[in-house]
Amino acid sequence: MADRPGYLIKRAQAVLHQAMLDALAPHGLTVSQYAVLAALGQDPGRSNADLARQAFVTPQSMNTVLRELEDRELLSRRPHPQHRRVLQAELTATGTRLLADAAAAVDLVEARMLSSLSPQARTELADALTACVDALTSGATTGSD
Amino acid sequence: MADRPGYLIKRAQAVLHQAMLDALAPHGLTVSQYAVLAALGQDPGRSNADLARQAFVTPQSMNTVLRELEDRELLSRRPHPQHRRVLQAELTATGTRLLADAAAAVDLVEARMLSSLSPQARTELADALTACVDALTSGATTGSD
DNA sequence: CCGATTTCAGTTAAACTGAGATAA
DNA sequence: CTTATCTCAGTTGAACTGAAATCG
Repeated sequence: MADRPGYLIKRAQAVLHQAMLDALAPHGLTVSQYAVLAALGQDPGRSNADLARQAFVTPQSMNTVLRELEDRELLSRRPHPQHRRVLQAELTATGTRLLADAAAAVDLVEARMLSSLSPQARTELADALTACVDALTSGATTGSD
Repeated sequence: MADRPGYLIKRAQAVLHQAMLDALAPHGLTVSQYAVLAALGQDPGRSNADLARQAFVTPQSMNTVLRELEDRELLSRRPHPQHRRVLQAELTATGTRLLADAAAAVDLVEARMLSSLSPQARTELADALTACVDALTSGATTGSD
C-alpha cells in the first residue's frame, strides 16, 4: 500500500509543502504567498482573475492572498488604463527583494529533494508527472456525466 | 515555471485528489474516509492512535473520521482485551462491501492516471518519488538549526 | 442587458492546539 | 506518578459558494 503511486504523490506533496513552509517561514511567507510573488516577478501586471486562473483557484481565494501582500506593501495594484475595473499588480521594491531571498530558500529545498536523482531521472520524473496530470484532466468526466 | 518539479508534484496531487473525490462521491466517501477503510481492510484491529501515526495526522483528526464511519456503521470499535483504553476498529459487513466497491472505483482512477506510462516508467516514477520523500525527511533540519 | 472583474459575507473540510478523563 | 489513549472544545488556513457593485 505504501508503494502505490497515489499514496506516493500525496506523501511527496505533503513533505515538500512542509519543507517549503519551513524554508519560507523565516521570510514571513506562506507557500501561496510565495507562489503569487513568484508569478508577479516573472510576469508583472497580472490581474487577480488572471492569477486565479493560473493557480486553479477562485478569484475570491486569490484576492485574499493579494490583499494581504498589498497590505504588507510587497505589491501594489492600479487600474488597467483601458479596463479600469481590472487591477494590475506588480511587485514593490521591497517585494522584489523579499522574492529574491525567498526564491533562494525554495531553490535549496528543491535541490535537496532532487539530490539523489540523476539529470535523466529528473527529466523522467517531470515527464511522468506531466503525463499523469494530462491523463486525469483530458477525460475530465469520470463517465457518470 | 510550469515544469518545475515542485509545481508538478503539487498539481498532480491536486488533480488526483479531485479525481478521487469524484470517484468516491457516489459511494458517499471522502478521500480520508476511504483511506481509513482501506487501512482497516488490510489490517483489522488498529486503534485510533495507530491509524493517526500511519497517516501522519493527530489522533484528534483521525478520531473525527473514525467517529463518522462508526456512526454510519461502516466500522465498529471495541476495547482491546488487555488495554481497555485502546479501541480496536474493524470493518462491519457493510463496511467491507462498501470498501470493495470504492476500491474498484479508486483503482480505475489510478489506472487512468498511469495509462500512458510503461511498466518501467511506473516503477521509475515510484522510485523517484520515494527518493524525493527520503531526501526531504532525512535531514529534517534545513540547516538553520 | 450581458460579461468579466473585484470584493463582501458566510461556509466548508480538514487539519491543528489545549485540556481533561481513563487505563496500564 | 508517568505515559499512552481517547475525546471534548475551540481555532486555524485555505479553500469554497452566493451575492453585489463596477466597468466596457
